[in-house]
Amino acid sequence: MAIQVYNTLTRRKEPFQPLEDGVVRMYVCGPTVYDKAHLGHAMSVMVYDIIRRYLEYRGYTVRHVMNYTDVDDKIIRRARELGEDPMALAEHYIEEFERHIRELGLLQPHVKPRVSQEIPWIVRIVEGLIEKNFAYVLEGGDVYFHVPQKPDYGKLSGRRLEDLQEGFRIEPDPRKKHPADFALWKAAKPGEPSWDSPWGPGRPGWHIECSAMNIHHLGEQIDIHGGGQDLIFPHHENEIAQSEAYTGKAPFVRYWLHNGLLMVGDTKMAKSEGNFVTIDDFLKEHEADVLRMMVLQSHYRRPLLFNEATVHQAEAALERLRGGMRPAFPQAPGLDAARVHELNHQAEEARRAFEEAMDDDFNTPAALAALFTLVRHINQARDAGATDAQLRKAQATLLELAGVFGLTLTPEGPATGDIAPFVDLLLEVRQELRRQKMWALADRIRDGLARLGIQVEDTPHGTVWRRKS
RNA sequence: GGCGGCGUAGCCAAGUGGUAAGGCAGGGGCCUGCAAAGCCCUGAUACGCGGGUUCGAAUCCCGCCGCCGCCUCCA
Repeated sequence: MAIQVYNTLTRRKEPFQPLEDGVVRMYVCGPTVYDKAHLGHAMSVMVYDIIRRYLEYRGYTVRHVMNYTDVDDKIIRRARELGEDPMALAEHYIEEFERHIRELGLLQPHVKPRVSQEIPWIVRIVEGLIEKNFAYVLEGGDVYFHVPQKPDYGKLSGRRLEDLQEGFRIEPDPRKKHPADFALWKAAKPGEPSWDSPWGPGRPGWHIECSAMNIHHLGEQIDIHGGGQDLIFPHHENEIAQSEAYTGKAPFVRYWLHNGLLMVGDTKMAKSEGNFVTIDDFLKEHEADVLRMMVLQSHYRRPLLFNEATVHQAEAALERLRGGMRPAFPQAPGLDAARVHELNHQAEEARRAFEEAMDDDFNTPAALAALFTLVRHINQARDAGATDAQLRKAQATLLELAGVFGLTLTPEGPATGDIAPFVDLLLEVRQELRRQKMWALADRIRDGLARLGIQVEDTPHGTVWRRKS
C-alpha cells in the first residue's frame, strides 16, 4: 500500500508517487528574516521535518529545499526603523534561524537559498514571462503578471477571478491591467536594496522568488511543496501561475501540503496579532522535544492549540514515552522464552500500526498511539521481571520509531558520569537503614538526593535511581 | 459577501458507512514502611442542533447554530 497524501490542489488524498522513482523533491516555504522567529514558524518547519524523516524511513531519497526570504518590504521597513542596513538585518536573523534549526533538532535542508542570491534566475524567469505575454512592463520599471492570461488561475485556492475583483480591499494600482495582477519586479525606490535588470534597478516581487528557487534547485516540476495554510492564497496560487506559465509544464507541484496554524485561544499565533512566543523564549523553559510532541499529538493539517495545558500534556506524554526506555530492574529474574517472544511480537505489531498510520497522510497522532501501546507492553514485561537483554528488541523498536518522529528518548537509568559511585554508595547505606527499619534516616537520603535532582525508586526487584528531568 | 475548514469525554486528540484509538487529568485497586514509577480496573447509550438516506451514520445528504483561516504581510 502506497503512502496516501492529502493534496490541497485536488482536495483529496492521493497515492504518493514521485516524479522520479525513489526520489522526492520537496520545497518548504521558509521564513522572512526580519524579526525573531516564533513557535508558529517552528511548528511549520517541524511538520515538514517529520514528513521528510518518514519518507526517508520509507526508503526515499529526499531533496529538501527551504528558502530564506531576505529581500522584502518588511525587512526594509524594519531596517529603516532601526537605522540598519536591510541586508545586514536579514543576515542577522538568518544566523539566528540557523541556530533554531540546530536547537530544535531539525534535519538540515540540503539547500537553503536566499532571494538575494537568486536574482539572475528571477530576472530570467520574468523575462521569459514577458516574452510569452504573461507579464507586462510599466513605465518606471515595475513588471506585473497578467492573471487573466492564465485561465486556470485560482485552481489551488478555489477562487474565481470574478470573486476576487469584488473583494479587493486595497485600492488597486490603476496602472494594472487587472486588479488581481501582481508584481514580479518592483522598481527601486531611493534607499532600498536593488539589483540591475532589463527594466532598470529594482527588486523581486514576493512570489517570484519561490518559483525561481524551485526551478533552480529542484527543477521545473517538483513532488512536494509545503507551507502554512495561510500561504495558499495568494502566495502559492501565484507561484503556480508564474511557474506553469514560464515552463509550460503542469503540474508545477504534484502534491501541495499545507499545515494548520498554531493557535493561541481563538487566534493564530502571528507577529501581527502580538500573541506570539519566540522560539528562544520557549526553549528557555522547555526542551525542543516538548514542542515536537505537541506537533505530533495533532494532525498536521489541523490547527494546533498552544496554551499552558497543551504544553504540560505534551511534556507528560514525552515522559511516558521515555519511561519505556528505562532499564530492567536490578534483580530481575527473567521471563520465559514464550513471554519474550510475545513482547517481540508486540513490537513488530507496533511497527506495523505505526507505518499504517503514517502512510495515511502522516497521521502522527495515530502513529503515536502505536508507540504508547508498545510502551505499555514493555512496562508490563519489565514489571513481570524481564532482563535488559529480554527488553532490548522491543526497546530498540521504540527508539527507532520515535527517532523517525525526530524524538530523542535518552535512555535513562544508571547515569553515566562521576556521580554514579557516590549515589550507589548512599543507596547501599540507605538499604541497610531500611533493613533496620530506620525509615527517618532512609527517607532523609532519598529526600536529599531528590533535592539534588536524583529520583530514587524502590521496586519489587530492587532500588533504581535516575536523574530527574 | 466569496473560498476553504472545524465542532468527538474535564482537557488535548484519532476515527469519515458497521457499532467510539491514544495521551493528560480524575476515581478505585495491586505493589510499597512511606513515596515515586509501573501495572490492573474505571469514563462519552454517545460524536454542535434538527431533519433525511440506509439493514446500519460520529461518518453520506439537506437545513440551522457556533467557531476558525484566507480574500492585505503572514508558517
